[in-house]
Amino acid sequence: MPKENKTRYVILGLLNHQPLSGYDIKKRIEMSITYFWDAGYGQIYPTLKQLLNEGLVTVREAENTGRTARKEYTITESGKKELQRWLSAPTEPETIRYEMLLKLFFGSQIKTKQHLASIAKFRSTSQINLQRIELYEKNLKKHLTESDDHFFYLLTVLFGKHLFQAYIQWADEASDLLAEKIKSKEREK
Amino acid sequence: MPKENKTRYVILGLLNHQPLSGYDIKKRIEMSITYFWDAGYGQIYPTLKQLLNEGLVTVREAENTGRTARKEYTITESGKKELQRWLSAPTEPETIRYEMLLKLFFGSQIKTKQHLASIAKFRSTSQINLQRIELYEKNLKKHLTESDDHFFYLLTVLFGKHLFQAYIQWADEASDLLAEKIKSKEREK
DNA sequence: TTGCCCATGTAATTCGTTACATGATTTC
DNA sequence: GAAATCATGTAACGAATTACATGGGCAA
Repeated sequence: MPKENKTRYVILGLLNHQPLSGYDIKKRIEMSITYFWDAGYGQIYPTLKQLLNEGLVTVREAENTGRTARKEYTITESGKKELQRWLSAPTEPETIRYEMLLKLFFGSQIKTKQHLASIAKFRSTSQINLQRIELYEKNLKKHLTESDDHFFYLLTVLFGKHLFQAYIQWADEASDLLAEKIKSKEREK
Repeated sequence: MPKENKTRYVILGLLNHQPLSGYDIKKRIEMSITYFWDAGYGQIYPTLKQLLNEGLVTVREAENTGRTARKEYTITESGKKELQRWLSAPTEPETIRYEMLLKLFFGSQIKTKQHLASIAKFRSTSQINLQRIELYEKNLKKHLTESDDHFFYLLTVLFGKHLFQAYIQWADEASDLLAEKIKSKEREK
């Protein structure tokens, strides 16, 4: 996955809104964009360091609470420019990998009931995600007029909604086909 | 992306069907599973070497044509076992990354028309993918009774169909919302 | 006093991409 | 004679995960 580090833009994008610490950034990601992007500390802290070296952000020690030293990062002008550049650049078509589909593709090697179980699991996690997304949607629609940010957030939430709905529809269709298959095999006996 | 090399299972899965060369494997991937998995030569050849070292596959020189030395790989018994093990192991929920959504999320920074253009592009590639998928579906349904493999292939194709349909639906919805937004801004003037 | 949350980081490892390198054969 | 296809690989690099390491404050 070389080519262009995208996590840096997640960080720049978040900092563009307000100064944050590495820890905050992680929390923000978990809160709002985790279903289409994520990043661990092992990536956030080194990336912040790198952004610092490039002059795209600045740090200051902030000891709001009596806790451990807290470093707050602020985006610079050239950081804003870099963010802008990325936002305006064309996005390549995404290549997506689904391990589950891979297993299905080679699926004739294992028991049909195993597939049914794993599809059921897939459906149930999709359902949970969908419910969470729909909650986001409801809340966002209330605050839609407050700022443009909410509007764009809503667009990504709608994407998630369509995506998880599609997952669930597929899971139902695939389950039906597999169940039919089992039945027709039993009839053969 | 460490943890567990999944490309090895793609290779094992393909070899489980018939012996192939590295070049063949690439072609097979491009033909059938490219929309949910891909791999370049830079990964296929080293992985084959690794599988060989682990005794999961064997090679033989095959000079069917008068061309360059062609190496044909065959899966071994322990290779089959390893494939089986992976197939039966539970699949973790996939984390998927969409750069496009990231850009939308931070989207208030750039012109709305730019977003409209990139969504239109997204829609059009999705449309092309969907058409290709529907062609696969049609062909597969003709040969469905021939072997179990076709049935499982169909399940993955149906997934792709639902996925790309969802992409298109979202693109339409998002475009409408953006267009409305532009209009309401113009009214403000 | 146990455990959770706040808070920062490093090191090892490995997956995956890109570019490079080579060369024969077939097709137009 | 040029271009496409068949065919195999390596090297460099970078992104991302995982595990490890440390430590204070607060609440039950």
